[in-house]
Amino acid sequence: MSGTVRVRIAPSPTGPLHIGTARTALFNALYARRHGGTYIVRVEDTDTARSTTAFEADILEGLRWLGLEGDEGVVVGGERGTHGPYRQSARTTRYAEVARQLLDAGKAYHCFCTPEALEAERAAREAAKLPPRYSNRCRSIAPGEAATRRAAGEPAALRFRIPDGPVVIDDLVRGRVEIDAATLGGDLVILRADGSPLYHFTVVVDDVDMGITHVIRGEDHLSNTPKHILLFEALGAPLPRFAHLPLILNADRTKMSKRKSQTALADYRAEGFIQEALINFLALLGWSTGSEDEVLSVGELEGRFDLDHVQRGGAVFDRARLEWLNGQWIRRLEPADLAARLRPFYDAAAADGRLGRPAGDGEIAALLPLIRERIQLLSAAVELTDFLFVAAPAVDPALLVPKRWDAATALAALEAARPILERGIGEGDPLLLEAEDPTEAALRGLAEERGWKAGDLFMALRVAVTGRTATPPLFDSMRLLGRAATLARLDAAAARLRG
RNA sequence: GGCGCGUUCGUCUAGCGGCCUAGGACACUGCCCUCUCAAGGCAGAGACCACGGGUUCGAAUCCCGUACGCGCUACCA
Repeated sequence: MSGTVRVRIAPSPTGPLHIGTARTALFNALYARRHGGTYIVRVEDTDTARSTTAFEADILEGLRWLGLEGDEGVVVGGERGTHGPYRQSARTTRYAEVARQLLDAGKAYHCFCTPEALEAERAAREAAKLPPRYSNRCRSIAPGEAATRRAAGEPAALRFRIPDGPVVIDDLVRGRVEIDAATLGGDLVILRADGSPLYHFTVVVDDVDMGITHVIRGEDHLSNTPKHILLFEALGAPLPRFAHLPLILNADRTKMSKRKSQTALADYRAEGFIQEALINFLALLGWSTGSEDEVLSVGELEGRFDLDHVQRGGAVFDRARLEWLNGQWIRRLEPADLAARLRPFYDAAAADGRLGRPAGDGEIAALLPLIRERIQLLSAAVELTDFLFVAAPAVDPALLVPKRWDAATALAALEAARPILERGIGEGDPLLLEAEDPTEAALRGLAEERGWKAGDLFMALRVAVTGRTATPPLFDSMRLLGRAATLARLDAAAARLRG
């Protein structure tokens, strides 16, 4: 039996939670849960210029919303676990300590090259059509001399000595990948001249300290993995297993980017995508169960997840498919749950004026059955039912007259229907969904009597009452609206037809 | 430029030598249901499995090459 699985997701708070980060987090969490392991959230904020606490909060909050809060690591409001600190900005002394070990062991050295000198070197190589690569020229500076220059105050970065030879990655997704260390670009800077540590170094130190057993991340890191492997070896640490996931792609098949796609998780949430659908969708982006099942809960995903079925080619983010899944999951929610998730959308609409007044809890509960089957996004519920919460809907007179009719017919229809509705629609009637409806029957009788298509009559009434041609079922809508409002809208529409 | 990875319907994918004249899902089209819109049901169109060579009695599945695409190539992460 191998040791307990420990995996991690290491977001960098230089932007809001990215859909790709969420997917990587999910795969790590699924892997950990499947194997009874531990899933860790580590914040990689060594780039102090671009990292912000606001982004960190967005990321942690987003992960929590997805149900992907770490078992260990940084969580909303703090940290948990015994391998911390889990924020790289709090680990600088540790990095300095490990860097010192490398220096003392002769595996790292001070580099006095100035940024300008490095830039010139790079330009020269490019002009000569050679791949960019550091010359390793400071390797030859004797340790004593380096110490003297350092003591004199000359700034120096610390470079890790890249050994010669091939590096083999035994990837759980891609198999054996061999890369020659000579193509890695020369000795690697691990500490900037100001002493701050760089990414490739911190990841490895952290993965070692945190006992990471499996590194599951995007394919964009595959080319950098040899650097990490060499660092693990230099530190005398056991190698974790690596698994590189296919990239999530823009429609043009380039790596998904903010520029070409909607990448912020929070934006999807704000649109009314729900957590269950996002999880389901993301899990199936680059992985499959090997079966034909498509709608899967996180529990089912946990039970089935494995790295064997991870796809190797990149996967285009298909929003239409996400929307379909969202509709599937909305329909699977318990009514009370759906109502609670709808609440903020109605509140927001009331606040910004899209609705004339706030929606009551009872009202949302009542309209649930009308919209449940009709929305793919939570936000769409508001548009479908806004007629219930406005004083008077804006009615386009042209829509009031069904195609086969003229204005006079429409007016006659509204007038004839009025007494039937006045009798049939009460204030606060319960819905009649699926049941035998005497009001509907009466109106059908009226239509037959006058030689109208019932559908035309209903459409005229629909537009008069809601202002729209696509709405939830007409009679249930009118009952929810109530008798007074229904009749008032009928009268208003009739007045427009007369005028 | 160098190095690496990848390539099955528009998209997500099943497939791990014969069950494939390639299956499912989304999207699309039509029909049914129906007061509109949905949801649901049924049907259809859609992939010569990137291309070219091998290996094999037999290849989408194994090997080699080519093309194309993507990623990486910082004192960013």
